[in-house]
Amino acid sequence: MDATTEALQDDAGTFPHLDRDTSNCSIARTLEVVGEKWTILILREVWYGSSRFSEFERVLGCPRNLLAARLKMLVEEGILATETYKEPGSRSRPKYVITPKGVDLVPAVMGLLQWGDRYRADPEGPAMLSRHRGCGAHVDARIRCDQGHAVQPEDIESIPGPAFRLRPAE
Amino acid sequence: MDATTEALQDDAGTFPHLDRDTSNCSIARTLEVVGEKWTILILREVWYGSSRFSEFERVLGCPRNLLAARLKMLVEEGILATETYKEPGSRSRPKYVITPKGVDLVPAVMGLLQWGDRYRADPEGPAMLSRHRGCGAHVDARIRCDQGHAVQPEDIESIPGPAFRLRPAE
DNA sequence: TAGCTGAGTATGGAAAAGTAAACTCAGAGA
DNA sequence: TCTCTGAGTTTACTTTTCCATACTCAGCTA
Repeated sequence: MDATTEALQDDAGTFPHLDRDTSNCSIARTLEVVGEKWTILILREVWYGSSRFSEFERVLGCPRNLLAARLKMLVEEGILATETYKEPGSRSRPKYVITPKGVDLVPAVMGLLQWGDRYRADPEGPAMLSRHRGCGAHVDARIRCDQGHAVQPEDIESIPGPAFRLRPAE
Repeated sequence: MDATTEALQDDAGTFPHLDRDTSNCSIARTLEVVGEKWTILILREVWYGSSRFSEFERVLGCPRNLLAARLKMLVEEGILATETYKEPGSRSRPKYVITPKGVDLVPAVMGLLQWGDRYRADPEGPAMLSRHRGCGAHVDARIRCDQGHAVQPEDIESIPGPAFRLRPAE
Protein backbone atom coordinates (compact mmCIF):
# COMPACT_ATOMS: atom_id res chain seq x y z
CA MET A 1 0.00 0.00 0.00
CA ASP A 2 1.57 3.31 -1.03
CA ALA A 3 1.58 6.56 0.89
CA THR A 4 -1.40 8.05 -0.92
CA THR A 5 -3.49 5.04 -0.17
CA GLU A 6 -2.46 5.07 3.45
CA ALA A 7 -3.35 8.74 3.74
CA LEU A 8 -6.82 8.16 2.35
CA GLN A 9 -7.20 5.17 4.61
CA ASP A 10 -6.18 6.96 7.76
CA ASP A 11 -8.18 10.04 6.91
CA ALA A 12 -11.67 8.77 6.47
CA GLY A 13 -11.46 5.22 7.77
CA THR A 14 -12.27 4.27 4.21
CA PHE A 15 -10.25 3.36 1.13
CA PRO A 16 -10.27 4.27 -2.55
CA HIS A 17 -12.16 1.18 -3.58
CA LEU A 18 -13.10 2.53 -6.99
CA ASP A 19 -9.48 3.07 -7.97
CA ARG A 20 -7.99 -0.09 -6.60
CA ASP A 21 -6.35 -2.74 -8.72
CA THR A 22 -8.78 -5.67 -8.65
CA SER A 23 -6.48 -8.07 -10.48
CA ASN A 24 -5.16 -9.65 -7.27
CA CYS A 25 -8.54 -10.09 -5.59
CA SER A 26 -8.71 -13.43 -3.79
CA ILE A 27 -12.35 -13.95 -4.70
CA ALA A 28 -11.63 -13.49 -8.41
CA ARG A 29 -8.61 -15.76 -8.18
CA THR A 30 -10.60 -18.51 -6.54
CA LEU A 31 -13.24 -18.18 -9.22
CA GLU A 32 -10.54 -18.59 -11.87
CA VAL A 33 -10.06 -22.10 -10.48
CA VAL A 34 -13.56 -23.18 -9.45
CA GLY A 35 -15.76 -20.71 -11.35
CA GLU A 36 -16.22 -22.71 -14.53
CA LYS A 37 -19.33 -24.73 -15.10
CA TRP A 38 -19.22 -28.25 -13.54
CA THR A 39 -16.13 -27.69 -11.38
CA ILE A 40 -17.90 -27.19 -8.06
CA LEU A 41 -20.40 -29.89 -8.93
CA ILE A 42 -17.53 -32.34 -9.50
CA LEU A 43 -16.21 -31.47 -6.04
CA ARG A 44 -19.69 -32.00 -4.63
CA GLU A 45 -19.73 -35.50 -6.10
CA VAL A 46 -16.28 -36.29 -4.75
CA TRP A 47 -17.64 -35.19 -1.41
CA TYR A 48 -20.67 -37.47 -1.76
CA GLY A 49 -18.53 -40.45 -2.69
CA SER A 50 -17.75 -40.53 -6.42
CA SER A 51 -14.21 -41.04 -7.61
CA ARG A 52 -14.28 -42.53 -11.13
CA PHE A 53 -14.70 -40.84 -14.47
CA SER A 54 -17.77 -42.92 -15.29
CA GLU A 55 -19.33 -42.11 -11.91
CA PHE A 56 -19.00 -38.37 -12.44
CA GLU A 57 -20.38 -38.71 -15.93
CA ARG A 58 -23.32 -40.77 -14.77
CA VAL A 59 -24.42 -38.62 -11.86
CA LEU A 60 -23.64 -35.22 -13.39
CA GLY A 61 -24.66 -35.89 -16.98
CA CYS A 62 -21.98 -33.49 -18.15
CA PRO A 63 -20.14 -33.74 -21.49
CA ARG A 64 -17.16 -36.09 -21.39
CA ASN A 65 -14.71 -33.62 -22.85
CA LEU A 66 -15.59 -31.01 -20.23
CA LEU A 67 -15.43 -33.58 -17.47
CA ALA A 68 -11.97 -34.65 -18.62
CA ALA A 69 -10.83 -31.01 -18.85
CA ARG A 70 -12.17 -30.13 -15.38
CA LEU A 71 -10.67 -33.20 -13.73
CA LYS A 72 -7.32 -32.48 -15.34
CA MET A 73 -7.42 -28.89 -14.13
CA LEU A 74 -8.43 -29.88 -10.60
CA VAL A 75 -5.51 -32.32 -10.47
CA GLU A 76 -3.09 -29.73 -11.85
CA GLU A 77 -4.30 -27.29 -9.21
CA GLY A 78 -3.77 -29.86 -6.48
CA ILE A 79 -7.45 -29.90 -5.47
CA LEU A 80 -7.86 -33.50 -6.53
CA ALA A 81 -5.21 -36.21 -6.83
CA THR A 82 -5.22 -39.39 -8.88
CA GLU A 83 -4.83 -42.85 -7.45
CA THR A 84 -5.34 -46.16 -9.19
CA TYR A 85 -7.92 -48.79 -8.53
CA LYS A 86 -8.24 -52.27 -9.96
CA GLU A 87 -11.50 -54.08 -10.46
CA PRO A 88 -11.00 -57.89 -10.56
CA GLY A 89 -10.67 -58.94 -14.20
CA SER A 90 -9.89 -55.44 -15.39
CA ARG A 91 -6.72 -53.45 -15.73
CA SER A 92 -5.79 -50.66 -13.32
CA ARG A 93 -7.58 -47.39 -13.89
CA PRO A 94 -7.29 -43.95 -12.34
CA LYS A 95 -9.60 -42.57 -9.71
CA TYR A 96 -9.82 -39.12 -8.18
CA VAL A 97 -9.58 -38.26 -4.51
CA ILE A 98 -9.74 -34.94 -2.73
CA THR A 99 -6.60 -33.35 -1.26
CA PRO A 100 -6.28 -31.07 1.79
CA LYS A 101 -6.30 -28.11 -0.61
CA GLY A 102 -9.61 -29.37 -1.92
CA VAL A 103 -10.98 -29.91 1.57
CA ASP A 104 -10.27 -26.23 2.23
CA LEU A 105 -12.95 -25.37 -0.31
CA VAL A 106 -15.58 -26.97 1.91
CA PRO A 107 -16.52 -23.77 3.78
CA ALA A 108 -17.19 -21.98 0.48
CA VAL A 109 -19.26 -24.84 -0.87
CA MET A 110 -21.15 -25.11 2.43
CA GLY A 111 -21.95 -21.42 2.09
CA LEU A 112 -23.44 -21.97 -1.36
CA LEU A 113 -25.32 -25.01 -0.09
CA GLN A 114 -26.93 -23.26 2.82
CA TRP A 115 -28.04 -20.28 0.72
CA GLY A 116 -29.70 -22.68 -1.71
CA ASP A 117 -31.27 -24.57 1.20
CA ARG A 118 -32.73 -21.34 2.51
CA TYR A 119 -33.93 -19.71 -0.68
CA ARG A 120 -34.23 -22.30 -3.41
CA ALA A 121 -35.15 -25.57 -1.78
CA ASP A 122 -38.20 -27.61 -2.75
CA PRO A 123 -41.29 -27.03 -0.56
CA GLU A 124 -40.57 -30.18 1.44
CA GLY A 125 -37.01 -29.09 2.20
CA PRO A 126 -33.45 -29.72 1.01
CA ALA A 127 -32.37 -32.75 -1.01
CA MET A 128 -29.44 -33.36 1.32
CA LEU A 129 -28.76 -32.60 4.97
CA SER A 130 -25.41 -32.03 6.63
CA ARG A 131 -24.90 -33.10 10.20
CA HIS A 132 -22.06 -33.34 12.66
CA ARG A 133 -20.89 -36.94 12.78
CA GLY A 134 -21.26 -37.97 16.39
CA CYS A 135 -23.43 -35.24 17.88
CA GLY A 136 -25.77 -35.37 14.88
CA ALA A 137 -26.61 -31.66 14.92
CA HIS A 138 -27.10 -29.73 11.70
CA VAL A 139 -23.97 -27.95 10.44
CA ASP A 140 -23.54 -24.76 8.46
CA ALA A 141 -20.96 -22.15 7.50
CA ARG A 142 -20.69 -19.17 9.82
CA ILE A 143 -18.39 -16.26 10.18
CA ARG A 144 -16.17 -16.12 13.23
CA CYS A 145 -13.30 -13.91 14.29
CA ASP A 146 -10.03 -15.13 15.72
CA GLN A 147 -11.20 -14.00 19.16
CA GLY A 148 -13.94 -16.59 18.85
CA HIS A 149 -16.85 -14.20 18.44
CA ALA A 150 -19.70 -14.98 16.08
CA VAL A 151 -19.63 -12.18 13.52
CA GLN A 152 -22.59 -10.72 11.68
CA PRO A 153 -21.88 -9.74 8.07
CA GLU A 154 -22.45 -6.06 8.88
CA ASP A 155 -19.72 -6.23 11.51
CA ILE A 156 -17.09 -7.27 9.00
CA GLU A 157 -14.76 -4.43 8.16
CA SER A 158 -12.89 -4.75 4.88
CA ILE A 159 -9.61 -2.90 4.84
CA PRO A 160 -6.67 -2.75 2.42
CA GLY A 161 -4.18 -5.55 2.99
CA PRO A 162 -0.45 -5.89 2.25
CA ALA A 163 -0.98 -6.43 -1.48
CA PHE A 164 -3.46 -3.58 -1.90
CA ARG A 165 -2.62 -1.54 -5.00
CA LEU A 166 -4.16 1.30 -6.90
CA ARG A 167 -5.03 0.67 -10.51
CA PRO A 168 -2.34 1.95 -12.88
CA ALA A 169 -3.43 5.26 -14.40
CA GLU A 170 -4.74 4.93 -17.98
CA MET B 1 -37.41 -40.50 0.12
CA ASP B 2 -39.01 -43.73 -1.02
CA ALA B 3 -38.81 -47.15 0.60
CA THR B 4 -35.95 -48.41 -1.55
CA THR B 5 -33.87 -45.39 -0.73
CA GLU B 6 -34.63 -45.72 2.94
CA ALA B 7 -33.63 -49.37 2.88
CA LEU B 8 -30.28 -48.63 1.30
CA GLN B 9 -29.79 -45.79 3.74
CA ASP B 10 -30.57 -47.87 6.81
CA ASP B 11 -28.62 -50.80 5.56
CA ALA B 12 -25.17 -49.48 4.93
CA GLY B 13 -25.31 -46.05 6.52
CA THR B 14 -24.81 -44.77 3.00
CA PHE B 15 -27.12 -43.67 0.19
CA PRO B 16 -27.40 -44.31 -3.55
CA HIS B 17 -25.58 -41.15 -4.49
CA LEU B 18 -24.93 -42.25 -8.08
CA ASP B 19 -28.62 -42.72 -8.78
CA ARG B 20 -29.99 -39.69 -7.05
CA ASP B 21 -31.79 -36.89 -8.84
CA THR B 22 -29.37 -33.96 -8.75
CA SER B 23 -31.79 -31.43 -10.21
CA ASN B 24 -32.84 -30.10 -6.81
CA CYS B 25 -29.32 -29.77 -5.39
CA SER B 26 -28.99 -26.57 -3.39
CA ILE B 27 -25.44 -25.99 -4.57
CA ALA B 28 -26.46 -26.19 -8.22
CA ARG B 29 -29.45 -23.96 -7.59
CA THR B 30 -27.33 -21.32 -5.93
CA LEU B 31 -24.91 -21.45 -8.84
CA GLU B 32 -27.81 -20.88 -11.23
CA VAL B 33 -28.20 -17.48 -9.58
CA VAL B 34 -24.64 -16.43 -8.78
CA GLY B 35 -22.60 -18.74 -11.01
CA GLU B 36 -22.40 -16.53 -14.07
CA LYS B 37 -19.35 -14.47 -14.77
CA TRP B 38 -19.32 -11.07 -12.99
CA THR B 39 -22.20 -11.79 -10.62
CA ILE B 40 -20.16 -12.51 -7.51
CA LEU B 41 -17.74 -9.75 -8.39
CA ILE B 42 -20.62 -7.27 -8.55
CA LEU B 43 -21.66 -8.40 -5.06
CA ARG B 44 -18.07 -7.97 -3.90
CA GLU B 45 -18.14 -4.37 -5.12
CA VAL B 46 -21.46 -3.69 -3.43
CA TRP B 47 -19.84 -5.03 -0.30
CA TYR B 48 -16.85 -2.73 -0.73
CA GLY B 49 -19.02 0.32 -1.26
CA SER B 50 -20.11 0.65 -4.89
CA SER B 51 -23.73 1.26 -5.73
CA ARG B 52 -23.96 3.03 -9.09
CA PHE B 53 -23.83 1.64 -12.58
CA SER B 54 -20.86 3.80 -13.47
CA GLU B 55 -18.99 2.71 -10.35
CA PHE B 56 -19.38 -0.97 -11.16
CA GLU B 57 -18.31 -0.34 -14.71
CA ARG B 58 -15.26 1.63 -13.62
CA VAL B 59 -13.95 -0.77 -10.99
CA LEU B 60 -14.86 -4.03 -12.72
CA GLY B 61 -14.13 -3.05 -16.31
CA CYS B 62 -16.90 -5.36 -17.42
CA PRO B 63 -19.00 -4.90 -20.58
CA ARG B 64 -21.95 -2.54 -20.06
CA ASN B 65 -24.46 -4.92 -21.56
CA LEU B 66 -23.41 -7.75 -19.25
CA LEU B 67 -23.34 -5.42 -16.27
CA ALA B 68 -26.88 -4.27 -17.02
CA ALA B 69 -28.03 -7.88 -17.45
CA ARG B 70 -26.42 -9.05 -14.19
CA LEU B 71 -27.75 -6.12 -12.16
CA LYS B 72 -31.23 -6.72 -13.54
CA MET B 73 -31.04 -10.40 -12.62
CA LEU B 74 -29.75 -9.66 -9.11
CA VAL B 75 -32.64 -7.26 -8.54
CA GLU B 76 -35.17 -9.75 -9.92
CA GLU B 77 -33.76 -12.39 -7.58
CA GLY B 78 -34.07 -10.03 -4.61
CA ILE B 79 -30.33 -10.06 -3.90
CA LEU B 80 -29.99 -6.38 -4.72
CA ALA B 81 -32.66 -3.68 -4.59
CA THR B 82 -32.79 -0.35 -6.37
CA GLU B 83 -33.08 2.96 -4.59
CA THR B 84 -32.70 6.42 -6.03
CA TYR B 85 -30.05 8.97 -5.34
CA LYS B 86 -29.88 12.58 -6.41
CA GLU B 87 -26.68 14.47 -7.03
CA PRO B 88 -27.22 18.28 -6.68
CA GLY B 89 -27.86 19.67 -10.14
CA SER B 90 -28.79 16.30 -11.58
CA ARG B 91 -31.95 14.31 -11.80
CA SER B 92 -32.65 11.27 -9.63
CA ARG B 93 -30.87 8.12 -10.73
CA PRO B 94 -31.03 4.52 -9.55
CA LYS B 95 -28.50 2.91 -7.26
CA TYR B 96 -28.16 -0.65 -6.07
CA VAL B 97 -28.12 -1.79 -2.48
CA ILE B 98 -27.82 -5.24 -0.96
CA THR B 99 -30.85 -6.92 0.61
CA PRO B 100 -30.93 -9.40 3.52
CA LYS B 101 -31.11 -12.19 0.92
CA GLY B 102 -27.90 -10.81 -0.57
CA VAL B 103 -26.26 -10.53 2.84
CA ASP B 104 -26.93 -14.23 3.31
CA LEU B 105 -24.45 -14.91 0.51
CA VAL B 106 -21.64 -13.45 2.60
CA PRO B 107 -20.57 -16.77 4.18
CA ALA B 108 -20.18 -18.33 0.72
CA VAL B 109 -18.21 -15.37 -0.59
CA MET B 110 -16.06 -15.32 2.56
CA GLY B 111 -15.31 -18.97 1.89
CA LEU B 112 -14.09 -18.20 -1.61
CA LEU B 113 -12.11 -15.24 -0.30
CA GLN B 114 -10.27 -17.18 2.34
CA TRP B 115 -9.35 -20.00 -0.04
CA GLY B 116 -7.88 -17.43 -2.43
CA ASP B 117 -6.08 -15.73 0.46
CA ARG B 118 -4.54 -19.03 1.43
CA TYR B 119 -3.59 -20.47 -1.95
CA ARG B 120 -3.53 -17.70 -4.53
CA ALA B 121 -2.46 -14.52 -2.75
CA ASP B 122 0.50 -12.42 -3.84
CA PRO B 123 3.74 -13.15 -1.96
CA GLU B 124 3.22 -10.14 0.30
CA GLY B 125 -0.27 -11.29 1.28
CA PRO B 126 -3.92 -10.59 0.43
CA ALA B 127 -5.16 -7.44 -1.27
CA MET B 128 -7.86 -7.00 1.33
CA LEU B 129 -8.27 -8.02 4.95
CA SER B 130 -11.46 -8.70 6.84
CA ARG B 131 -11.68 -7.89 10.50
CA HIS B 132 -14.29 -7.82 13.19
CA ARG B 133 -15.45 -4.24 13.67
CA GLY B 134 -14.81 -3.47 17.28
CA CYS B 135 -12.51 -6.27 18.40
CA GLY B 136 -10.41 -5.94 15.24
CA ALA B 137 -9.58 -9.64 14.95
CA HIS B 138 -9.37 -11.35 11.58
CA VAL B 139 -12.60 -13.05 10.47
CA ASP B 140 -13.19 -16.09 8.31
CA ALA B 141 -15.84 -18.65 7.40
CA ARG B 142 -15.94 -21.79 9.52
CA ILE B 143 -18.21 -24.71 9.89
CA ARG B 144 -20.19 -25.08 13.09
CA CYS B 145 -22.95 -27.33 14.23
CA ASP B 146 -26.09 -26.23 16.03
CA GLN B 147 -24.65 -27.59 19.26
CA GLY B 148 -21.94 -24.97 18.91
CA HIS B 149 -19.07 -27.31 18.10
CA ALA B 150 -16.42 -26.37 15.56
CA VAL B 151 -16.71 -29.00 12.84
CA GLN B 152 -13.91 -30.32 10.66
CA PRO B 153 -14.92 -31.07 7.06
CA GLU B 154 -14.28 -34.78 7.57
CA ASP B 155 -16.80 -34.80 10.42
CA ILE B 156 -19.62 -33.60 8.21
CA GLU B 157 -22.01 -36.38 7.37
CA SER B 158 -24.16 -35.81 4.29
CA ILE B 159 -27.43 -37.68 4.38
CA PRO B 160 -30.55 -37.66 2.20
CA GLY B 161 -32.99 -34.92 3.17
CA PRO B 162 -36.76 -34.56 2.80
CA ALA B 163 -36.53 -33.74 -0.93
CA PHE B 164 -34.09 -36.54 -1.77
CA ARG B 165 -35.20 -38.35 -4.91
CA LEU B 166 -33.83 -41.05 -7.15
CA ARG B 167 -33.25 -40.15 -10.76
CA PRO B 168 -36.14 -41.26 -12.98
CA ALA B 169 -35.17 -44.44 -14.84
CA GLU B 170 -34.22 -43.82 -18.47
C1' DT C 1 -6.22 -62.32 -31.78
C1' DA C 2 -10.88 -60.48 -31.48
C1' DG C 3 -14.00 -58.38 -28.59
C1' DC C 4 -15.19 -55.80 -24.39
C1' DT C 5 -14.78 -51.95 -21.10
C1' DG C 6 -13.49 -47.69 -18.74
C1' DA C 7 -11.23 -43.64 -19.71
C1' DG C 8 -10.47 -40.67 -22.21
C1' DT C 9 -9.67 -37.51 -27.23
C1' DA C 10 -11.50 -35.26 -31.46
C1' DT C 11 -14.76 -32.67 -33.90
C1' DG C 12 -18.37 -29.68 -35.35
C1' DG C 13 -22.11 -26.87 -34.28
C1' DA C 14 -24.73 -23.88 -30.79
C1' DA C 15 -24.77 -20.74 -27.12
C1' DA C 16 -22.71 -17.45 -24.19
C1' DA C 17 -19.35 -14.04 -23.27
C1' DG C 18 -16.22 -10.29 -24.64
C1' DT C 19 -15.34 -5.93 -27.29
C1' DA C 20 -16.33 -1.58 -29.23
C1' DA C 21 -19.01 1.92 -30.54
C1' DA C 22 -23.28 4.18 -31.63
C1' DC C 23 -27.66 5.36 -29.96
C1' DT C 24 -31.58 6.55 -26.62
C1' DC C 25 -33.68 8.82 -22.85
C1' DA C 26 -34.90 11.95 -18.99
C1' DG C 27 -34.21 15.84 -16.63
C1' DA C 28 -31.11 19.83 -14.90
C1' DG C 29 -28.76 24.02 -16.24
C1' DA C 30 -27.34 27.75 -19.47
C1' DT D 1 -34.44 25.41 -26.56
C1' DC D 2 -29.91 23.35 -26.54
C1' DT D 3 -26.57 20.84 -24.30
C1' DC D 4 -24.72 17.81 -20.84
C1' DT D 5 -24.72 13.58 -18.04
C1' DG D 6 -25.54 9.01 -16.04
C1' DA D 7 -27.74 4.97 -17.13
C1' DG D 8 -28.66 2.21 -19.84
C1' DT D 9 -29.96 -0.33 -24.94
C1' DT D 10 -28.66 -1.84 -29.43
C1' DT D 11 -25.84 -3.60 -32.95
C1' DA D 12 -22.16 -6.04 -35.10
C1' DC D 13 -18.31 -8.79 -34.67
C1' DT D 14 -14.84 -11.94 -32.46
C1' DT D 15 -13.66 -15.25 -29.14
C1' DT D 16 -14.59 -18.58 -25.79
C1' DT D 17 -17.26 -22.04 -23.70
C1' DC D 18 -20.60 -25.63 -23.93
C1' DC D 19 -22.76 -29.66 -25.78
C1' DA D 20 -23.39 -34.08 -28.29
C1' DT D 21 -21.54 -37.61 -30.50
C1' DA D 22 -18.07 -40.32 -32.67
C1' DC D 23 -13.71 -42.17 -32.27
C1' DT D 24 -9.34 -44.02 -29.98
C1' DC D 25 -6.61 -46.60 -26.76
C1' DA D 26 -4.91 -50.06 -23.34
C1' DG D 27 -5.19 -54.22 -21.34
C1' DC D 28 -8.13 -58.11 -19.75
C1' DT D 29 -10.85 -62.28 -21.18
C1' DA D 30 -12.56 -65.65 -24.39
